[in-house]
This record gives sequence, C-alpha cells and structure tokens, in this order.
Amino acid sequence: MADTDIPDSDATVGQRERNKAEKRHRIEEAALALFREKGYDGTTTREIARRAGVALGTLFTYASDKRDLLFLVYNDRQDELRREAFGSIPEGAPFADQIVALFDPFYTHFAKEPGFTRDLLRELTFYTDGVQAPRFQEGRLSIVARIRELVEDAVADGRLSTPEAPRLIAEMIFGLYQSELRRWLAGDKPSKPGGLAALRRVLDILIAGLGPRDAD
Amino acid sequence: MADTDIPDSDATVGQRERNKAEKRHRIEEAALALFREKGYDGTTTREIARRAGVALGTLFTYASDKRDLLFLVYNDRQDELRREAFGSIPEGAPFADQIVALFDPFYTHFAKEPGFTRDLLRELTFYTDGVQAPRFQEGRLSIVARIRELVEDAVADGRLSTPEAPRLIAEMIFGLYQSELRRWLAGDKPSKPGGLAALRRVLDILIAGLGPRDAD
DNA sequence: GCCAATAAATGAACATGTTCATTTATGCAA
DNA sequence: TTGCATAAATGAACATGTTCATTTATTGGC
Repeated sequence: MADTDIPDSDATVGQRERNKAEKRHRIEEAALALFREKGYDGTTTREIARRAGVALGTLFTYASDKRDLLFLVYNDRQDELRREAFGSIPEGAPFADQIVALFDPFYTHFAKEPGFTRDLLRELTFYTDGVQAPRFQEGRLSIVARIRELVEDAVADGRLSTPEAPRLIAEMIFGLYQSELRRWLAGDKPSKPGGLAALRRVLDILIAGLGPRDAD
Repeated sequence: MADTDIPDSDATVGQRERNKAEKRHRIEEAALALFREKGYDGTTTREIARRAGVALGTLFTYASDKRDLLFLVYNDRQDELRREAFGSIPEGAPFADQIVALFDPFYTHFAKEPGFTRDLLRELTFYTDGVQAPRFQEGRLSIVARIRELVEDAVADGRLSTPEAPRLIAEMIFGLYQSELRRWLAGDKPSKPGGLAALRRVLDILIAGLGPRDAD
C-alpha cells in the first residue's frame, strides 16, 4: 500500500487499533440488530459472526461469552442514557420529580425494546465475570452516586428530611427502581407513561412513609 | 409379577404414577446435589441424568429445559419455606417485625446455598415459559398476598397508617425484599443476620418515610 | 525494505442443551 | 390371559456455545 508513511486521519492510533475498533463496531451492530430481531436466546453466535463479517472465534476476543456480547452492545447505550439522564434533572424541583426525570430516558429507551431489556435484566443478575462487566457495573455505581447527590442536596435544602445515610437512601431508591422496572416489563406492552407513573407512586409512598407518625 | 391384584401401599395410584413420582424424585435429588456442588452453569444435563439413573431425554419429560430443572428442584423448597414463613409471624407485633419474621426462613435457607440462590435469582427473571413456571409464580403471588393481609391488619389496628392500597404496599415491600436479597447475595459470604438487618433498615425507612412531614 | 516478535483472526473440533422417531411399559377391555 | 391403546422412556442426532492450535496481520528495530 502507498500510504504506509502518510499520516492517518488519526495519526496517534496504528492500523491494528483501527482494525480492532472497526471490528468491534461491526460486531456491536450485528449483535444489537439480531438481539432486537430475534431476542437473546433466539440469536446464535454464528449468526452474529456472519452478519458482522468475522469468523466465529473472533467474537470471543471482544467478549468473554455470549452474555458478554449483550453488554458489549449495552455499555455504549448505558453511557448515552446516563449522560442524558444526568443532564435532564430539574434543579431545585421536588425530589420525586428529580428521580423520575433521572430515570425518564431509561424508560423511554426500554419501552422501545422491552424484549431486549428483559434479556438484559436477566443476564445482568450477578454479572461480574465477563470482560464487559466492570464497565457495566461502574455505570450502575455512577447512577447510584448521582442519586446520592440528589438526596444530599434535597436534605440540605429541606425538600427531604431523613437522618439516614444518603448512600443508603440512594441504594434503596435504585432498588425500588429496579423492582418497578421488572414489574413494568413483566407486562404485555409496557408503556412509558405507565412505567413512570408506577415509579412515581412508590417514590411518593417512600417519601410519605407508611406511618403512623411518631409524636415529634 | 405376583402382586398384580394385591393392593399397593397406596391403592389409588397405579404403577405408572408411582414410577413417575419416583423418577421425578430421583431427578430432583440429582439436580439439587449437582447444582449445589458445581453450580447451575457448571452442571450438565447429562450428569444429572446419569446420577438420577435415567436417560438424558427423560429429564425433558419432567422439565421443559435446563432452567426448568432449577425450579423443579426449588418449587418443593419454596412450598416448605412458605409454610414455615407463614407460620412464624408474631401476631400483633410491630409491622416491620412481622415482615422480617416472614422472610427469616428464606434468609436462613439462602444463606446455606448462596451460589444456588444467585443462579435461581438470575433464572427466575421473567420466567414464565417452563412447565414448572406456573407453580413457582403462584408461590410468589401467595407470598405477596400474605404481605397484603399483614398490611391490612396493621392498618386496621393502627400499627400502620397509609391511604395507599394494601396490594400496592405489599408489592413494594416484596420489591424491596428482592433488591435487598440481591444486594446481600452480591457480597462474598452473605450472613443471615446481616441480610435481615439490612432488610429491617429499609423497612424502617419505608415506614418512617423520607419526610419532610406535612402539617396534619 | 526486511525480519523477528507480538497481536489478532480463524474455523475445525469439542462440549453440552434439546429434539424426536423408536422402543418399552402400563392400563384396560374383551 | 391376550391384545390394543396410551403414556413414558430412551439415546442417537442435531444445534449451538466455546476453546485453542494454527494462520495471518501489524509493529518496531535494524
């Protein structure tokens, strides 16, 4: 080839790295399309390899196993969703509004592909082994951390009033979100407004408490 | 055989049914032992068949697939645990105590085999297809129903005070239980007291609410 | 430009879940 | 008891996830 010493579009990365990036991208595209079309269980690794234009074995240099392919696909998506979520929180608004706003982008996205999301929710359970796992788990942690900040802010300015550690409250809210998500996706055709309304309802209950109120 | 017309120990069931029951039992035992020893993923259906003393194909007349074998094993256990749980709720005790008492047998059991429980929690996600699925889902529903009763009773005698539908509260509590269970099992060596304490903590928060309290 | 060292890609071979046509066992009527 | 109908059991055949020894591509030093 003639371009051996002509600087590439990005001169800092070599041919090897560019090849990898491109292949990773093709595999992601192929896996995403197939998981959408036929679901996780219905998709074979051979199909993914064929559609991506790589050999079967190549898949497993980018993901530890089939499950890991699901997260290879989802991790980019999660980053996007998180950016969107963090950017759309109305400052100073009622706490429950903030939490609902935070999860809004996730519901929007999940409502579009409930099947894929169900598979994801199954496979992410105790998912720690794959090479894509650390990035996925870090993403979740950063969501919980953001909720903790919201709790801290809300306690600071009196929108919330609790003696409990914000970290604990944040984990509890994330847990509630997850169980609501599962209930929502267990339904036939989960609608975004319905899902958010259900989430809102449990948040309101959490904030109000089950009483009875102690004398102060 | 000479006993063709001699009444069996249980005369109402025929040979066919007794054979099935015995085989089912052997398969359950074998699957349970292997899942415990080597985990769900580490166990092959061939091993299960071999240890149970049946042919490979026979497994699939008792369970729809490997996942279903997990529930074939667990369903009996769930029934036991539920009986135990329902029987150990202190009447008239503080609501949180009752809920903790309800889940106590589950934590006791799960602490003994955290690996098996992790597999179970993964596989039960959106588990509706297998022949063992309906029985499993009914079991869960009956737990939620029992919680609903506890909520109703507690509201009736003033231990709780909430305008929300008991059914909704019950689902919320079950959801919290599940997310706490997952967090607990994500740890290295989950201890029963630790798990119950964490559950208790979130229940107390739910009951107290996150405030601030409205003027009455 | 050439060569050795290293990384990546490959697909045949293997392991394991699942199906299904065939065989065996059981129930039941004559 | 015999024979037919039905249920259950069987394991070879197949489908699909995963491994790994081999091949191919890239890099960096000379």
